[in-house]
This record gives sequence, structure tokens and C-alpha cells, in this order.
Amino acid sequence: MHRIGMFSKLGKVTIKTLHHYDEVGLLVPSRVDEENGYRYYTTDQIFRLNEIVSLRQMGFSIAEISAIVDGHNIEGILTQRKAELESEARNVTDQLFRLTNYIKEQKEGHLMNYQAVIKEIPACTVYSAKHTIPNYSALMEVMPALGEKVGKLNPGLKCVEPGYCFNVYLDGEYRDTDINVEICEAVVSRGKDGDGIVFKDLPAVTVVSVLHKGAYEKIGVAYAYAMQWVEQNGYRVAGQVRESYIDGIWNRENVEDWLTEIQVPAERK
Amino acid sequence: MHRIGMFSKLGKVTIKTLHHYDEVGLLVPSRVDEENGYRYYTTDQIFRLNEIVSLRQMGFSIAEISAIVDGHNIEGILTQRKAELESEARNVTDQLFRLTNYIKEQKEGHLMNYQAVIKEIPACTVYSAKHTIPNYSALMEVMPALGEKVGKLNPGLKCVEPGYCFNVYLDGEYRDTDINVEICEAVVSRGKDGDGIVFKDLPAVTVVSVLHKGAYEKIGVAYAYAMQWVEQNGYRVAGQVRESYIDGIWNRENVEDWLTEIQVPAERK
DNA sequence: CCTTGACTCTCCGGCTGCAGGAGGCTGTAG
DNA sequence: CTACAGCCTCCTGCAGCCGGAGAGTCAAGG
Repeated sequence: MHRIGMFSKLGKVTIKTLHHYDEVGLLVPSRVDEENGYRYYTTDQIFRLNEIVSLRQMGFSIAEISAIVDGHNIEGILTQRKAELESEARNVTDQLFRLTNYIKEQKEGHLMNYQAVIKEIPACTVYSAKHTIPNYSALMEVMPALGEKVGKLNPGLKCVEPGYCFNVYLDGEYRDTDINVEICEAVVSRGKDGDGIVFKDLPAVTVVSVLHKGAYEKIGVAYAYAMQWVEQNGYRVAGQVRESYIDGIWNRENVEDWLTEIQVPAERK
Repeated sequence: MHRIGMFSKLGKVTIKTLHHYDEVGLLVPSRVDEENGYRYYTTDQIFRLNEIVSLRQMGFSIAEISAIVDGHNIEGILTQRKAELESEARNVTDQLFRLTNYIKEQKEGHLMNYQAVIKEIPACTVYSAKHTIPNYSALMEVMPALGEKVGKLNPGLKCVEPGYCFNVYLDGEYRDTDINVEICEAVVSRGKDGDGIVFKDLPAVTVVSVLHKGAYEKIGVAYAYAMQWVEQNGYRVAGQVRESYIDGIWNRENVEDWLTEIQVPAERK
């Protein structure tokens, strides 16, 4: 029989840890003196302790270890932990990727105009319409007109708050004339289709998001940054890029205050 | 100006998170209504939020992010985080290795007689003596005799508690006759060398530890297990193996109760 | 026999980054 | 006028211990 200090040296764990394992019932001393509360352990309990330490070194939680040493659902717990570890491994590699990239950007003296963030866009219902417009500035005429048309077709239809209105450029290449674009705006419920307007339910999607502030002319840089980020950080483009309008002419006078978000659907390579 | 709910949707973070960032001063609303305490955020603050989210996705702590966005010691924090991540990556790979192995052992129906654990053996002072003994059972005569000899040479010298007494087999191959062995026992302080006895200060060392219970005859299996474990889990033997005696004939009558620990100094490959 | 010092006990608080919930005020739409 | 959503401020909890306070215990030395 060893007192706790001796036992802690034998097993090379701290007294606090032994206290804790006692408290949660994972490793209960074989005898506790009723008078003074001293804990006494047998040499044999080293085995149990060793098993616990071994499992903790594989990253199992106390609850899981309790189940394992009691023989409950061992296989399930092991395979689950394995899956967890694999996902952890992916995460760490990802973080390392991003960090390395970030450090490189810093060193290159990039002005860090852009910050890429991974986001989950929730599922939503949108109305959409495809247009061919002569040039980019024509967008600002088409969009309000489309809003009105939808309003007439579906009186009382409401957009979501905050607004989520985005375009998808359908051309396979860059064009500054005769641009094929699909305009989408999120609404709270479906409405009637018609007159080129179609309602759709979009699933949730993971995107790489890059914010762009200011005039639309320079938005190409934000696109470039987003695409490069996706490539350099081990992702792959997994859908159509959305250009979402947060602030614009409708609520800001000053062009410098306009705010646009590039959303690139992405998944891990 | 957006209220907190709106802003949380814009940035795709929870209200709780925004509360928290406000509390720790990382992202303070640009205006707080004095009457009702409502928080108001500007659209511009999305940028700051984005930067914070981006850094959190790389695994920085709140304190580190505060320092980074305030421009304090950016480079140091980044490189430190990188080192952390690299060590995390190694850890996860290690755990995965061990777990995979453990699962395999389970499936093979191994009786799980042994459990390997990584331990840190603290630095200690030992006396040691090299012997050539005719066979293994002779050990049990040599060891007590050695203890007495040391005691005479250094009266009052004390061993550490709990005892740490181990052998190192010096032969490059297995032998069951004329065995070269070094006997070591940890003591609280140095003493006089002499008569084949040498005091040494051993540095701390990381070992893979395997416990063996019962007679010494079958200890070979424990050795085999330990060595195999080292190999299969991505480690490399980094020193002489120690065979440490925890319980034995001196305190247990029953051979079944004897307890020995194989300590294989190991380092990551 | 008394003191000292090493051990042990039981609370209690803290760490990280929020989440969840209670209880109560606010603001707007019907 | 009444819902009802939205917001506020506490307070607690999580996981696995660590650190410390305050107090009792035990064996050895003077």
C-alpha cells in the first residue's frame, strides 16, 4: 500500500491528477482511511493507471476512457476517435497552410488590403433572373427594375434582413460587353415564377469570402486575391462565384463606401 | 449603423461572440446607446471582424489577435504560432499512429497483456557497478551484496523513495551465460567511488515504459512488445534499455506479484 | 515531550472561448 | 393595447486539471 505521493512517483503523474481520477471514479484508491481521508493505492493499481495514461496519450476523454476500461462499446469509441483525429490532422494542416501563406504575404510587404475568411452561407430561397447586359454599369439599372417586376408579380413578398443580393457571371471568360449575368436576391418565402423570373432554393454552402470596398472598377483585384487564396490554401472552387452587394448606391452616396463581397464556393482538395 | 443581430448576420458570427469580443475589448461597437445599452456597429467594422475571424481560423488566441491587430510584435507571434502548429501536427500524427496500432492489436485479439506509456524519467544520481554474472538468477545474489558494499563505503547514504533500481544489459546480443550487466540504484546524493562502484548523474530521459508482472523468465515478451511498440509508433531507440525492479523477492513472497518495468529510451523519428 | 517539516486532506478559484438560459427591458407592427 | 422579436445583464457550464489557502497528520530529531 502506497500513499498518494509515493504512488504518484511510481506512476509519474501528479497528485492532483490522482485526486481528479478519484473524484470522477476512474481510478479509486483501493483503501481510504476513514479517520484522516488518506488515500492508499496498491502496486497493482499501477496497471490501471498505466492504461489510463496510455489512453490519455492517444487523446481520449475521461468519459471515453471510463467506458473503454469498463468494456463498453470499445470499438465504436475507437473508430470515432480515429475519425476525430483524422479531421484534427486535416485542420492542423489547413491552419499551417494558411499561416504560412499569411506570413509570406506579410513579408512581401503586401498591404493586406484583403482578408479571406471561410464562412458557411446558410440555405436560402432566392428569386433569380438571367440577363444579358451591354456593360457593367447597366447592372445598376437592371437590378432595381427587376426588383420592381418581382414586387408586382408577387405583392407582399419580402426580402430577408439583412439583404442578400448577388450576381453570378455566367460567361466562361471575361467580357466587358454583352455580359451574361444571373441576378439573385434572397427572400423569405417562395413566390410565383414568370416573366424570366425563377424562384430557387439554394442549399447551404461553404465559401471563401473576400470583402471589397470602393468602386466596382477595381473589384478584379479582389477576385484575383480570392482565387489565389483558394489555390494556395489547398482548396478547390466548388461552384459559381457570387458577387454580393452589401452597401452601394442605394444607401451610400460616396463611392468609397460601397461594399461588395466575393464569395467563392470552396471545398478541401 | 446596425444593431447586433443584423451585424452578426452580416459577419456570420453569433451574438454571443460579439458580446465576448466587446467584453475583452477586441471589437467594440462604434456606438453604445446610453439609455438601453444597445450596441451599434458600422458596416466598416466588418473588416475588423473579418480579420479577427480569419486569425481565429488560423488558431490564434484572443490575446494574440489583440496584439496582432494592434501591431505589437506581429512577427514573433506568427512564428511562435507556426512552431506550435508544427508541434501539434506531430502530436496528432503520433496519436493517430498509436491509435491505429491499438485498434489493430484489439482486432488481432491480443490479450492486451501490455500497455506502453511514454514517460519522463527525471534526472537522478545513481551508483553503478558493472558485473559479469554466470546466469540471470545470479543477479539476485549480486544485487544485495552490491548494496551492502556501497553502504560500507558510504555510511548514511540513502536511496531515493520510491526506490529506483535498474539494470542495463551491456552485451550486444542475447546471452544466458557470462552476462555483462550494469547495476544502478538511485540515491539522494553522491558518495565516494571505489571498489568498482561509480557514482553518476543521469540526465532526464523520455522512455517508453512497459510493465511486466510475474517471474523473470517470461520478461522477454515484455521486451519484445516494447521494442515492437517503439518501432511501430514512429520512435527510435535512443539509449540503453533499463530494466527497473519495482516489486520482487525483497518485498513479495509470491513470484506472481513481482513487478518489473522495461524502460526504453526513445525519441521521435 | 515538543517542535519541525514533510505529507495529506478538502474546498475554492482559474484557465479558454464562448454557449445556454433566466429575468427583464425595448421597439415596432398589427 | 398586445404580441413578439430583439436586446440587455448577469450567472453557470465545459475539460482536465493546476495552484493555493487553511488545517489536520505523522515520524524524526533535540
